[in-house]
Amino acid sequence: MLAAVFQVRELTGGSSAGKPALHVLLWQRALDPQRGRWSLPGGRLGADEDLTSSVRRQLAEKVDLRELAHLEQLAIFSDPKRVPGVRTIASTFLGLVPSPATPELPPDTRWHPVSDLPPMAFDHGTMVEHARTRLVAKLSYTNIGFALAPTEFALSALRDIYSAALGHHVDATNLQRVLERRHVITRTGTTARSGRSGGRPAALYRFTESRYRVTDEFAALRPPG
Amino acid sequence: MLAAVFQVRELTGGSSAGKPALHVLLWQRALDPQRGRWSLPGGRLGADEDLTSSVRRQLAEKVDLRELAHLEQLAIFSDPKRVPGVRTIASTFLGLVPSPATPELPPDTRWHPVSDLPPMAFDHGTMVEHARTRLVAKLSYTNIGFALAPTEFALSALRDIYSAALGHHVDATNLQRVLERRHVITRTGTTARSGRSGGRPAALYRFTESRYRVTDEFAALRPPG
DNA sequence: TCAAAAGTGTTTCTGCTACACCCATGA
DNA sequence: TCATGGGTGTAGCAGAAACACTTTTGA
Repeated sequence: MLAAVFQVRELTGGSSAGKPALHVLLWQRALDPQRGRWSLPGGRLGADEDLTSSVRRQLAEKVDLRELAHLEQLAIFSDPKRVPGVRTIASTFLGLVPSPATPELPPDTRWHPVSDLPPMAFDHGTMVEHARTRLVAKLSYTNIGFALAPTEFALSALRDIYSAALGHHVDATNLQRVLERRHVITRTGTTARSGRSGGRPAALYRFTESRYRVTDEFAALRPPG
Repeated sequence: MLAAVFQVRELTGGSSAGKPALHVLLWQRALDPQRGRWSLPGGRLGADEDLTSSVRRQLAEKVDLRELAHLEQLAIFSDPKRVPGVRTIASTFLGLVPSPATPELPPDTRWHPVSDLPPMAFDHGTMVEHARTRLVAKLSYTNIGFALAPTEFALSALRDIYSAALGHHVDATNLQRVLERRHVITRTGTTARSGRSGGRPAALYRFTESRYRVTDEFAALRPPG
């Protein structure tokens, strides 16, 4: 069992000027085979648990991650030769961590931007791609954004999160109308302070429901052009 | 490993007057537990095969089915108590058989209309629902129809297939335009004979490609109303 | 010449994008 | 009063559904 855990966060490396980007949690292999390459976190299924409970347990124990707001099954990778040695089947998962939470991580694990992955172990690069594709699709037709966003947020902040996850520009104006029409987000009534450089204060929103739900089977958030 | 294999076929039971309906291939349990209930066909993974090859092999060996035009992974069912006795994890699949093919079946297996399932063993009823949901979704945004249709067909026949699989009325006129715009179907140039009761002969079409492909990420075949 | 089935033309609806314009705040 | 960022109004587009109308056949 392997999990691709995503979070939208500021790009690491000092200048926090840039927009936030989608990151994935990876763990660096200390031993051969493929020492030094980066892997998805995971582990083995216990005798008395189902798959999702097991993944939650692995992530809590091994990388001390407890803030998962969403977890779902992806594909099974079953090629007999996918890893050397004894035959291993990998069942993969998509996990999402809300934006402001910054869990403590062990020293050998790190958040990597999905647009710039390090050398990946085995078929884990493909797995990250699969997970990202699934996330992009579900942002369109479900309320899954709740699992990436803070509990309260300005629309521009939500726009940045969607934009990072989808990988293309998103118009805050239209995002608001799309999500309000489907009753996915609700105004809290309060407003944020305006920043140091002035500007109108932003109305705050929250997700109406923080349970995964298909909101519009046929909806689409299309890329510009 | 368990497979929900679908085919669009005439309703069994004499009067073939009715429209065709979506059927699923089931196998009746001869032994306890749950003797007499109906199961999805399947079996165990061999040491040197990946999951899809294994499912193909199982279906060929156990129910003599070789006409699968499409096969894909669905979810894993891993509840420790899903079946009594030793803990078993089920990996489920969606299989599709083209319409005119009518494979010979062993006596204990039978096609059942998905709208009227017999008493199902364990969690197999849920699995059929999952598979059907997946099929409905993919008919909208992929060319997966090729796996349910004959190689050549009139549009009204294709309409009946889509209608049976989607579970709602489909307009042949609009289906044509939707599928032609995406270059999913192509005119062969030939026409069918008109039926005994007259009527204009229908132009024949075929699927442009008989390999699974996402044709329009954001497409939708909506139910009427 | 009529019924049946196929195919075409056209209207309407809806969801979404794009973008111009107005509003509220800090310095 | 001006720059900055938030919010509203509105035009336009594209995919799809609905449906009236025309075409081609058998009896």
